[in-house]
Amino acid sequence: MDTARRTQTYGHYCLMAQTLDVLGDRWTLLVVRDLVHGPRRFTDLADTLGGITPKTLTQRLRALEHEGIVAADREAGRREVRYRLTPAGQELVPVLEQLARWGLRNALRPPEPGEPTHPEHLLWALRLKLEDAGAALDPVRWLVRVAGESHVLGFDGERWTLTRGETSEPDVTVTATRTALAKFLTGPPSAREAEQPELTVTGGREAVRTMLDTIAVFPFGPGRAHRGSNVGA
Amino acid sequence: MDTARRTQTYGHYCLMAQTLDVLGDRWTLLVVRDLVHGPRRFTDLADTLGGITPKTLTQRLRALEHEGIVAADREAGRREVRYRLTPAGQELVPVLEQLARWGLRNALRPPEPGEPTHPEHLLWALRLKLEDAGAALDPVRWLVRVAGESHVLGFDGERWTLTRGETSEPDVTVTATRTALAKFLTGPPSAREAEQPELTVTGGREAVRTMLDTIAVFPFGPGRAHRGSNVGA
DNA sequence: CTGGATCCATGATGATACTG
DNA sequence: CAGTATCATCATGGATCCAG
Repeated sequence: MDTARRTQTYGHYCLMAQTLDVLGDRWTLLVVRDLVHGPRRFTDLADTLGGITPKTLTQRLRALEHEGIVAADREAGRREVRYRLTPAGQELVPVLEQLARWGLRNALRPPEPGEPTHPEHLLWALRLKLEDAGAALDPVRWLVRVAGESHVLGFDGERWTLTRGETSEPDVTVTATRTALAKFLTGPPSAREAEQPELTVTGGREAVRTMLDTIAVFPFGPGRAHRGSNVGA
Repeated sequence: MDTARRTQTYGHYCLMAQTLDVLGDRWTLLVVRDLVHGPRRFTDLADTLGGITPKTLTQRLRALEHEGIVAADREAGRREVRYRLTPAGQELVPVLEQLARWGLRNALRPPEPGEPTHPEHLLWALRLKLEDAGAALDPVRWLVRVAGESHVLGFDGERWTLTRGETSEPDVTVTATRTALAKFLTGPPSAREAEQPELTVTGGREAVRTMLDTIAVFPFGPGRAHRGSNVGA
């Protein structure tokens, strides 16, 4: 059974249609998105993708492999399969960012009560918003520890970066449960001043103040203007 | 019947998932794409979208209206309905361009024998490629007349633009059938030198030479490097 | 336990015809 | 022209099962 084939094509000779033939299937861009931060195993993906069924995930991964967007590292003797982005896959990052940028301004809504979240997704959105808002300050590193993972959100003097893992001597450390972090980041910025039950913030008073002020633009604060189109209407 | 509702949502609190909840359904971005060049009627859209069924097109348009991306102008006493992009819809242009830019380098394939094309789609891709390739020269206006429509592809000294309609005193005028234009633009640049059966190019020898040299980057010529991501891997 | 495959249910889309 | 109605098909969701 040719499980590596895409399901449908638009069948037009049209750049956008061809692009969406490759990227437009349900779940496809979310799979890419979760591979942006580094290699992932099948079950890791199934976890952060939430409701995807194994069948669909298999199908998307095979299609993405076939398109040269994803590569699977199958080490002999090991049952783990690590999926990662190829260079062509990495080139999708600006596409995801442009989509997310539009979404920040036009599609973002508050979370439903029991709606599942994943720290990595929240922090990725936060990073983009900081970038988009033109937030600039002295270089900083903020360490976020949650659900057994840790992430570092940092500014290097020019750009904001998000990396998995630890860092020595972070300016601020946030330790929280998933739920608490979600509440913290998706709630109104003013509520972040108060003590949170399952969330602790450590670091110098000055550094904490800076962080809270800086992330106050998330999620609904002002961004910078964007270059318009030059296609006539 | 709530035809304005989206069909499914990912049900995650995740920026990308929410964005794709709005934009990710099949046909949705192609509808937006065909509205980028200006208002269109239902049947115009059905035409350039090729295989879409009226039911699906209605559903997409209702959903896009509901999301504030498309507005419908229904003038009293007139049966025509003109769909156009709202400001939020216009903001999707950079998204489409980023997708197409990726597609130019990673998803573009030669046309299948009888695969339908539409001049506007070809010219849109050509414009993007010229922009992407950094093609620069003195300001020009190239008029393309095909299938009862006309389009002007121009360079204003800084950016490339594509507009519908005529222009006075174009530097070059290309008149062709749909098929001939598709063959001309999707074939190898070298083949554009020869006489084409159903395609005529008029204009000064110098100006024609410049056009042919400039569009030689389409579709597979070199582009400029793109800014990388700053998300750690 | 990971990395799937299989079976069935459902809902989205495709094809075609028809109407205010 | 701008859809609606009806039926067919196929992709996806949901659950379970299985091999290494």
